[in-house]
Amino acid sequence: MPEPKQTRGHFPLGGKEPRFERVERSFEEFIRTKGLKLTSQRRRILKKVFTAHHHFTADEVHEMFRRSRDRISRATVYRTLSLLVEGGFLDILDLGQDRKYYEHVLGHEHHDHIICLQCNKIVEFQEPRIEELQERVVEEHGFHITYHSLRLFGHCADCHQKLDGKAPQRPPH
Amino acid sequence: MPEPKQTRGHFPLGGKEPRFERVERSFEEFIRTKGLKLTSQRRRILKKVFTAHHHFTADEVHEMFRRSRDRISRATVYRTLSLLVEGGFLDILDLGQDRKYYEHVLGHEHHDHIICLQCNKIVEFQEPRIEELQERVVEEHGFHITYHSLRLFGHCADCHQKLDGKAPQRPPH
DNA sequence: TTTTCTGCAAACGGTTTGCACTGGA
DNA sequence: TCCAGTGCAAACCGTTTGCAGAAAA
Repeated sequence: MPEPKQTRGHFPLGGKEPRFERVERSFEEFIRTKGLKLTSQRRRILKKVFTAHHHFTADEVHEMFRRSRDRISRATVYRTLSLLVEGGFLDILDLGQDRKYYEHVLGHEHHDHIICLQCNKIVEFQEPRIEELQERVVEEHGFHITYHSLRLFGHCADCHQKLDGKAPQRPPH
Repeated sequence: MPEPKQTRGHFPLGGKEPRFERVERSFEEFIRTKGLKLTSQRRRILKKVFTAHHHFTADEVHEMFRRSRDRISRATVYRTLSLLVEGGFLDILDLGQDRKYYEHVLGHEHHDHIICLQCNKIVEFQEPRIEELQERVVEEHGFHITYHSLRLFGHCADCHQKLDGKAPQRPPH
C-alpha cells in the first residue's frame, strides 16, 4: 500500500490524479468514522464546492442552491462548511473585514495568497524558503507551529496601471 | 529638516527616544489637518492605549473607561479607534474568529506575530529575509504590495509541555 | 426505532448608524 | 456661532442555536 500524501486532516486525498470520487469516498469515511449521517444536503454541498468554484463564501454556497428547487438552508450550509473544514476538505481564507472565503484542497498543496485590494483577485503561491524561515523563527521562540497564514495585499498589474498614481488605498489591514 | 523615519500613516513618530508627548503632538496635527476637533474623549483614548496595553480589543478600551466616572460610549470608542488606525497610530491584528486586536506603534517597527492557540500569548518578531522573499514573490506576479500579514499559530513552550501529546488543537485557520 | 439532521426563526456579538443634544474652535 | 462629536438605542450582518418535524441508519 503506497503511503498517501497527506495535506491535512485525517482523510488524505493523495494519489497521482486526484478526482472528485476520491474526495467523495474520503468524505464518506470521515462521516462514518464520526458516527454522523450522510445526508443529501451534505453530499450536494460537497459536490458543488469541489466542482464549481475554488474561492467562495458561505453565502455564495447558499446562493448556489437557492435557485434549485430543493434549496438548502443557510444553517445547514454553515454547519456543513464547518464540518468540511474540520475534516480537512476545505481551508479558510480570512481576508479580514468580514471577507471570509473557503477553498477546497483538491489537488492543492499548501499555499499562501496575494490579494488585490482593488479587484479582489486572489493569486496563490508557494515559497518554500519563506516556510523554512518561519520554522526557524518559531523555533527560536520556543513555539511549536500548527499552521500559518501569510497574506500579501496590494494591487495587481491591471489595477496598478489603472490607478496610475491616484492610489486610493484601503487603510492598511 | 531631517527626514523623518515613517512607519506608516502621515504623521511619523521617529526620533531616538519616542515618548507619549510626541505621539500626542502628532495626533493633534493629524486632527487639525483633517479639520476635526480635539475632544476630551479622543485625548483620553489616545493616552490610554499608548500608556496601558499593547494588544487590546475595542471592548477592552471601552471597559477601561466604564469604571471611571466619565465613561466613553462604545460608539465613540469604535469611531476613535478607526481614526487612530487611519492616522497610522494603531495597527490592527486580526486573528480571525472575531478576535481583533489593536496595537499602538510607539517605538514599534513593522513586525509579524506568533500566536499561542492555547493561552493566546502573542510574540512579535521581525525577519527581513522573509520580507525580502515576499517582495520577490509579489514582483513575480506583477503585483505592487501595499502591506502584508504573516501570522504563525501554534503552541508556546509552556503550553506545549502541558499538552503533552493530547494536542487539542483548534481547527486550522 | 433510534438518533442525527434539517429548516425555520430567533438569538448572538461585534460593529455601525441615525438622531438630537453637546461642546470644541 | 457653527459644525463636528458624543451618547444612546436601534440597526446591521454574518453566523450560531433551540426546537419540532424529517430522514438516515
